[in-house]
Amino acid sequence: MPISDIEIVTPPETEDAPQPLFSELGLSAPIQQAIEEMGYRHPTPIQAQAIPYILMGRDVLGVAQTGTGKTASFTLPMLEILSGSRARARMPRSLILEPTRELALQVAENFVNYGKHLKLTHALLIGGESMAEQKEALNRGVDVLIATPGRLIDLFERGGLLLTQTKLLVIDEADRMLDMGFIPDIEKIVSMLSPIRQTLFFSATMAPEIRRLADMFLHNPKEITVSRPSSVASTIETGLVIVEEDDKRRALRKLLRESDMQNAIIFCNRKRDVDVLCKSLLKHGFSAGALHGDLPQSLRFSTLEAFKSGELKILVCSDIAARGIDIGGLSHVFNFDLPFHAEDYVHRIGRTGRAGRTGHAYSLATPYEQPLAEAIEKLTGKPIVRLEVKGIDQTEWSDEPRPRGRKRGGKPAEVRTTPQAPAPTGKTSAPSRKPAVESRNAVAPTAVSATAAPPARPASPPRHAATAHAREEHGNERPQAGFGGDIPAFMLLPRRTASVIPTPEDEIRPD
DNA sequence: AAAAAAT
Repeated sequence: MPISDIEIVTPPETEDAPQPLFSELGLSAPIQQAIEEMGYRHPTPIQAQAIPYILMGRDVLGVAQTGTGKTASFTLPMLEILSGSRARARMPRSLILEPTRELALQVAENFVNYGKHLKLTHALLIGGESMAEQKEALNRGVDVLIATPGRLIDLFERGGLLLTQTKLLVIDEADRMLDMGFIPDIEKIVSMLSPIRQTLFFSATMAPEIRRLADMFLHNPKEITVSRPSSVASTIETGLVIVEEDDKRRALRKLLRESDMQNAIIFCNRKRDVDVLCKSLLKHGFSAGALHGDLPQSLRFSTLEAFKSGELKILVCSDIAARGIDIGGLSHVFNFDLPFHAEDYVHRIGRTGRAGRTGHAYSLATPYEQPLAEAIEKLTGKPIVRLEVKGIDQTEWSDEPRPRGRKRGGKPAEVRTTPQAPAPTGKTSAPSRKPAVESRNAVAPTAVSATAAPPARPASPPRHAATAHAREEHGNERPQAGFGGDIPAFMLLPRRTASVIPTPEDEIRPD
């Protein structure tokens, strides 16, 4: 039996305060029963704090990110509030706005799960899917409308729905909506609603611009903060490999093979690179699927499901999945590229190291990306441990500008032709099974070395009270997750003796 | 500089 089947029990909370129970939050029997059937007894902090205020009819400003139980903190009391009466045709009683289709689907799932003993209806209004079905659902009358802004406005302008009876509004992931330029849409949508309503507003951060929006949309809100805006969980082990662009895929494969990866998300900065990397991994025999916004909706959904169910071990994706999407139990997160924004690093690697388990977050960087790495270290206040992967040429940070010429994802400087004879139809690209050179020899612990980068400068003073509070509460002074006693498997492998011959697969380029 | 979202 694999070791991973041993259940790791999270150490009990050391605080003296008794854990609250769902039964104390004022939710009715059918909802409590559904919660129980889902296997939950204790609400998370944001649920325990927000639910009573939402049930009182108060506006709520929640500063929280994924993994905190944020979604249920509004779906549960909404079910309670809505369970009293029935919906009328084309007049949804509540509206939830989400920045991405995946998140909208996730919230809808939540409603199905917790509302299974209630007779409430919902409709999902997202792009990329048949509008006819969505219109039909609206005509039958819905209690909960879950939407991405574009499709909602489109349907509204076609006269498919009225929002005058919508008395409960949820704006989820407001900071992301801002990043994505959705705020004018949101303002437009809010102006279509009755000013007499209850509004719940959630954001992972509380930047001044978000605060301004909250002031605009909310009336005397109860503010609840449970996030850790820029901290890296102490259960995440991080590492950084500096390689040239052309060595990235090889370095990644080595990391994938030699770490004890169970399931992993690999983030790329560009959609095109998601496709290329995914194809390359498949050619090398990995179980991988791609997810980004240019793929058809049906594929996006089925890939995500296949990954959640464990059918796919690796999900290669753009930042579409960096925030919000709640996929539990990931052993590894890889950054094939360092993210452009340091905050995205925190969001990305926050997919691992959940529930007290050790997670692994390894990043690849080219020599010219020192500024990105420094921005991340400055934001998190922690150095990222440097990893060296043997058998792959590695360099130091370079002061030179990135060499001009071929830009990844761009057009090659010169037309490349495949030197191999054209493959006849049929399977010629079976994954090349390389001899397991590594496992032949005795273990040499220094094959891969880790060196801590010089400590980052102290983090700049927090910009606002919420950040300061969260830092104080959760602390930057937590012990650094290092490698003591828990050295990743790939670090213990001996130096590869055979010279590494690049495989043809390494040369694949987008057509 | 890139990703997301309406067709």
